[in-house]
Amino acid sequence: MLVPDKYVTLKKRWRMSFAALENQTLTQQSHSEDDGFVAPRAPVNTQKLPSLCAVPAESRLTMGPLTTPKKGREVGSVDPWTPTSNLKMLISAASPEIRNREKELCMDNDGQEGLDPIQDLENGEESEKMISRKEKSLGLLCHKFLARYPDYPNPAVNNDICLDDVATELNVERRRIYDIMNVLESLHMVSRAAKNRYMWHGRTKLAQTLAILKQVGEDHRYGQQMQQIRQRLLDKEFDFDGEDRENEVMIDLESSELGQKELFFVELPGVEFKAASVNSRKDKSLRVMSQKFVMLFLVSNPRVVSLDVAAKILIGEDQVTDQDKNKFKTKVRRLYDIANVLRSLKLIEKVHVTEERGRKPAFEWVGPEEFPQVKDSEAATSESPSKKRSVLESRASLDNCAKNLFSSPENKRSFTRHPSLIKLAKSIQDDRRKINSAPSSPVKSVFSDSSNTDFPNKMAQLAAICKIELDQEITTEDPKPAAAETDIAATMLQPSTSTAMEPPQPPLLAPTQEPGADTNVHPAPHTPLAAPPAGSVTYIPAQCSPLIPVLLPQQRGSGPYAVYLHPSSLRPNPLARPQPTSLAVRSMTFEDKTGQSPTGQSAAKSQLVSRASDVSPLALKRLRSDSASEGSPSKAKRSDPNFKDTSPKLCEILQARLKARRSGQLTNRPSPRALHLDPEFVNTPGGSAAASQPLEQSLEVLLDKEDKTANSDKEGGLTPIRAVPLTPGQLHNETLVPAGYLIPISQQSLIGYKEVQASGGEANKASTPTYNIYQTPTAGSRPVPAQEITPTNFRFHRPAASPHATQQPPHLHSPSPAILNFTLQNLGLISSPGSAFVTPQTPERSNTLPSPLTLQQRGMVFIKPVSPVPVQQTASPHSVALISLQQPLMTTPKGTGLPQHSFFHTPVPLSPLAAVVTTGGHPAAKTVYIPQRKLDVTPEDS
DNA sequence: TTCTCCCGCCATTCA
DNA sequence: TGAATGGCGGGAGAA
Repeated sequence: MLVPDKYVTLKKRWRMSFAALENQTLTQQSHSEDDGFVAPRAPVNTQKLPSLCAVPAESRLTMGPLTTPKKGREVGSVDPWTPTSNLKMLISAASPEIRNREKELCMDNDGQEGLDPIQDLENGEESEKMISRKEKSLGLLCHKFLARYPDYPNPAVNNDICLDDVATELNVERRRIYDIMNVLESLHMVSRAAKNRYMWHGRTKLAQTLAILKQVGEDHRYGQQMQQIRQRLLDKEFDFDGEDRENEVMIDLESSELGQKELFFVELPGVEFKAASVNSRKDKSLRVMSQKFVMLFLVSNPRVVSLDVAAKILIGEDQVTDQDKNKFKTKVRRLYDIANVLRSLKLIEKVHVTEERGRKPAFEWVGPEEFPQVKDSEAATSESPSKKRSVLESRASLDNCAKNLFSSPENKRSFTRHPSLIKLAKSIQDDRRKINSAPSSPVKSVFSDSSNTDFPNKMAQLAAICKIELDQEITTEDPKPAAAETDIAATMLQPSTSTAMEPPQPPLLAPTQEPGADTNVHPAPHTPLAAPPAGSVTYIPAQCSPLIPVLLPQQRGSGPYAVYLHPSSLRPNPLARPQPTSLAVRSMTFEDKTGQSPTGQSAAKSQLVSRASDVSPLALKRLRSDSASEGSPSKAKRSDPNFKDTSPKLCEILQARLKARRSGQLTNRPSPRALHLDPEFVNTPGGSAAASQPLEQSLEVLLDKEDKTANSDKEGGLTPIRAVPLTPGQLHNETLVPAGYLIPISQQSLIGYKEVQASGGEANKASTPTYNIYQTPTAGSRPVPAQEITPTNFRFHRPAASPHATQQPPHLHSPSPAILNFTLQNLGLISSPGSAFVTPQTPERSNTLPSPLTLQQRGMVFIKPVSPVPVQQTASPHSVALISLQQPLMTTPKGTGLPQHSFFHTPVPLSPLAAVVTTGGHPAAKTVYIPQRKLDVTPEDS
């Protein structure tokens, strides 16, 4: 048999050889078929035919030029000969759009050729060639596809889409249609009705979907992740080999973590996949990727996302190995596919981010900046089943369970969670818990069969508690009881992770997004998002560690959505290192290194071994010392119940920072924040996960503040993480926790924490909360979008931050903290409930965040101020300030003084990175690495 | 050379 | 078992 490749090549050759014939026939057919189009073309074709026939001669004549120039029309001359080109011609003839394009292209390319039939022929040929590829592009296909359906279809009308018909009409392979459908599906513009059939929803659900995606993205702290990745990339660029390796490792860890978390698909009630196959199908990857990709835009302030960053985030698991590289390439390919469709939807535009190292392909969000408040809708979910509800599905058992639980009945239509379902889910969870009591099961999810084992009692207790509290809250608070219930159910379902979400507090939502930070987030939109989720509950993947499953209260607006963690995402093994996000890791490592308080490192190492423990020990130490020493806000925060809520990671981080600060090693850790991703945490997560993040952020912020105060110089900010010399080992160890993410805390770690905390009273509290942290951050307590995190945001916020902080804290707290505390207390994890979350988060941020000016001075460079930002910002005065600042910043790469860091992170939200990177005034030491990156975003022309 | 991304093989899942 | 899906990566066009 022929080898595939060979086979293909043979096919091509064959095509080529018979191209002429085909062309002729095709052209004829096309004429007959497409009169309208054909008519115009007909002549051309006819002419072409001759030309084609003649081609040989011509080709011979022109061959040289034709071949060489291939690209342009010239090529067309060449192509004509090829069968494929002819086919293309025909196809193009079939579609007016294509023709137009071709014509345009021809016209543009060569006025010459555009002239007459002959020219047309040439043009056509050229265009064909030119077009050939372009015409076949997914973007164009999607364009054509979209042209077939109204943006807002009449529900009453039959909006079925037959793939076969579409494929036939568009003259494309079904395979291509699948690609398009998958992306559209991810946006809920279509839903699979049955085999070969989809339902067209158009943009009717787009806003909701985007709102939910944004929320989910925030919850998942994609903003932070992006920042981290950017930083890493930067670091790598600058770092020496050894460092690079370390970074890579870091990245890997992070990515893995991210990936784990990432795996999920957000469904809307009405859009759920009906086809079991689809649901069950492991793939969905394209859909999931698409959603994630969109999330990245929605979460980042400068709504620009570079492919590499997106790819890395999407490749959670990847590691730097060669395989990873391959994966990366593959992901990039997919991203192009997705991007093409999104471009056709006019949601994004291609741009280039100019960095020191050159241009990087990126995409800028040009879609709606503001979204309907999902919250309402969510509430509606309770109200109307149809309302959105996002369900995260994990491929693993979780998915199945989820599906079964939620989707099975009506899923497709609406997942509205019925109490019955919730109960069912609860009961199931309980059963599983019992069954799973075995420790083996990794966190995964309640759903996941075995995974739950770790959680057993605690989980159950937590779940129960959460439920109760949630129920109460819901009953009292939420207008959207259903959502709450669903959330609860979800939480229940997921033993480990789920934490009860309190109904989003409207105020929270609005505030959630930090003014500045949220540049991305539009207050209005955000609010909806943030707030909406009254009941939304996010399941945190227990994966991390068997730790504690936490229910994340997601306030974010969009209605409650269930997130199904993929088993994969979840750490199968508790043993496996926690999936600390890279952020956490770095921060940890940095601290260690930098601040590395002596103890820290060693301890960290040891801790490393024990995932959770890793962080915890350090944290504990720090906490101890800190708690004792610091009465500083950080402590207070810690003491804060909220703080408790914050995940142990946060505590750890905070502690580490505190230690670092204290140690004065600020220098060491150039900027803990940077390391910690503080900005990110603060910013990004806040936005999305607001609640959880906020806590962490706040804590971090406090620490940062302290650090700043202490180190005012270095930190100044945000020395880039790089600055801090990290030892690989440390990093790994610290992988601890990604800041906002769910950090599965190993019980051990917890214990350690507890102990530590015990020593350091407050600290302990904080530590225990670690899990809680998750919740808070993501969900929402603070809606603050990741963007917020962005340096810019911080900056901006800071000034205003305090206010926000005030606002936010409540938000954050409001939702889950109490529950968390309660649960924690019950569990014994938390010493006292009293400690409040660090309301200060915002304040912290404010503190931490350098003033915008400072940032500018630092030379932060922002990518183009994206329109969105302004809008978002509009919401809060802060935001406004941010805007103004940002843009300037963006324009100026500035850095005034600092080496800039341009965080080309472009994609990333403004500046969190920048902030970090910007060493502020302290470019000094560590910052050195940071090359200034220009964030120039050049609109792509395409 | 790198960026894009089309193409279609082939594994998986469904009916 | 065949059809439906869609992951995946080679490789070619475009820049």
